[in-house]
Amino acid sequence: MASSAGRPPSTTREEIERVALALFAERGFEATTVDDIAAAVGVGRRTLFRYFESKNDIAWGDFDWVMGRLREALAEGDGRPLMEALRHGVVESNRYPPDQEDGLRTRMTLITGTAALQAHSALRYAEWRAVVAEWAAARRGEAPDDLTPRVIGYAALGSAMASFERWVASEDEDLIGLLDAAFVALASGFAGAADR
Amino acid sequence: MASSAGRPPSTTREEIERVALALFAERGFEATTVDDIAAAVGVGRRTLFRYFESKNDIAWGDFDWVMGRLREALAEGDGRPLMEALRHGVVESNRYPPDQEDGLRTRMTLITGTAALQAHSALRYAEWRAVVAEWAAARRGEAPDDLTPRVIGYAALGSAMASFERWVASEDEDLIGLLDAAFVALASGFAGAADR
DNA sequence: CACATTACCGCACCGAGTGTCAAATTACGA
DNA sequence: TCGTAATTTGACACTCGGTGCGGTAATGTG
Repeated sequence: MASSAGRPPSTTREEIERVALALFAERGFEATTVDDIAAAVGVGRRTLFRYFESKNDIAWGDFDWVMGRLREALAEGDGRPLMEALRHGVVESNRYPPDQEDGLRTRMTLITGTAALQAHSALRYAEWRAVVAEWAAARRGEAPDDLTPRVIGYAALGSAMASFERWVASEDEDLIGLLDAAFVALASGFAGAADR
Repeated sequence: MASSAGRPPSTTREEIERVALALFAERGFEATTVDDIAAAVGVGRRTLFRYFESKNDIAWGDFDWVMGRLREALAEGDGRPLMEALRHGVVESNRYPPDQEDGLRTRMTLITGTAALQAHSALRYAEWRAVVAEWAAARRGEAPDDLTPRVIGYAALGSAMASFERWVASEDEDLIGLLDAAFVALASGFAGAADR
C-alpha cells in the first residue's frame, strides 16, 4: 500500500500545531522558543523543521486548504459581474462553522498581533493575491501581471485583511458581515457615504 | 552648541546605506552578511545596529521622509472629492526628480525581489496605511479604525504596490502613469473595462 | 535474519540581533 | 593644563532561528 515501510512518524503536523498554538496563547509567540515546542511535543528540535519550514509557518496551519476554497468560491460566481463575483468568492470562502470560529479568532489574533507573523503574512498572502489576480485576469481577458488584475488582487486582499483586523478587535461584529460590507464599499469605489 | 561633546560618530546612516546597497546589488541581499557591511564601512558590527534596527531596515532608507511627503500631498487635495484627493496624494508623493529614479528603481527591485524584504515591508507599510486611514477617517468623520477608512488604507496601499511591481518589472512604463491608472480603476470600483 | 526504507536524533555550525562594559575621543570648566 | 562629563565605539558573550550531516531506531519485506 501507500504508507508502510520504515520507521513510523512520531508526530503529525496537526499535533505540532495544536501544542504550539497552546504555548503561543500561554506565553506569547516571541517568548516561546522552538525548543520549547519540540520539548512539549516530545520530539527533537530538528524534527520540527521537517514538519514546518519555520516557526512562523506553524502559526499558519494548512494554508493550501484556504487557497483551494478561495479558488472554488471564486469559480462559483461565474454568471455575475466581476466585483459581485469577487465579493461572493471571498465572503463564502471565509464562512466557517460556528465551532471553528473560536479557533480562527485565536489564530488571527495571534497573527495580526505579532510583528514577526505580520511580516511573514506578506509571503503567505502573495499566493492569495495571485489566485485572485489570475481569476480576474481570466475574466477580463488580460494577463495576470497586467496592472488591473494585480490591483484587484491587492485591493481584495486589503479588504479582507481590514475586515479580519476589525473582526479580531471587536466583539459583536461578525466576519461575514464585515467582509461583505468591505467588498461593497470597494466595488462602489467608496462612493457610498463618500465624503463629508 | 547643540552637538559637541563626546566622541564624534565614525559614520552616518547615509554612508552605511550607500555601502550596503552596493553590496546588495553586487552579491545579493541574503549573501551579504551584516559583518560584510560593517567591514566595508569600516566599523564594528555592533555599531551598525545602533544606526539601523535590522539588516532589513538598511534596505529601506529614510522611510519617515516618505511618510511626511504622503501626509503633505494628501492634505493638498482638500477641495476635491475623496478618491480624487487620494489619487492626487499618492501620485504626487511618488513623483521623483529624474536623477533619483534609478536609485528608486534599484531599491524597489531589491525589495520586491527579496523574500525577507517583502516580509519586512508589511511592517513598514502598516505606517503608510495608517496615514491614509487617518486622513480618510478625518474626511469622512469616522474613526481611523472603522471599517471603511481601514479598507481605503489597504486598497490604496495595494494600488500603489501593484503599480510599483509593474514598474519594476517593465522597462517602458512610467511610475506616475501606472499609479494614476491604478487609482482611477480603484475609484471606479473597477467598472471601467469591467468584465468580459 | 538480512535488507531497504523511512523517520528520528544529536551535534556542529551559521547569521541576526541584544546586553554589557570598558575604552576612545571629544568639549569644557577649574 | 588637567580632570571630568558626555558620547560613541567596539569587543565579547549570549540567545534564538535555521541548516547540514552522519548515525541510529523502527518498521515491512524477501
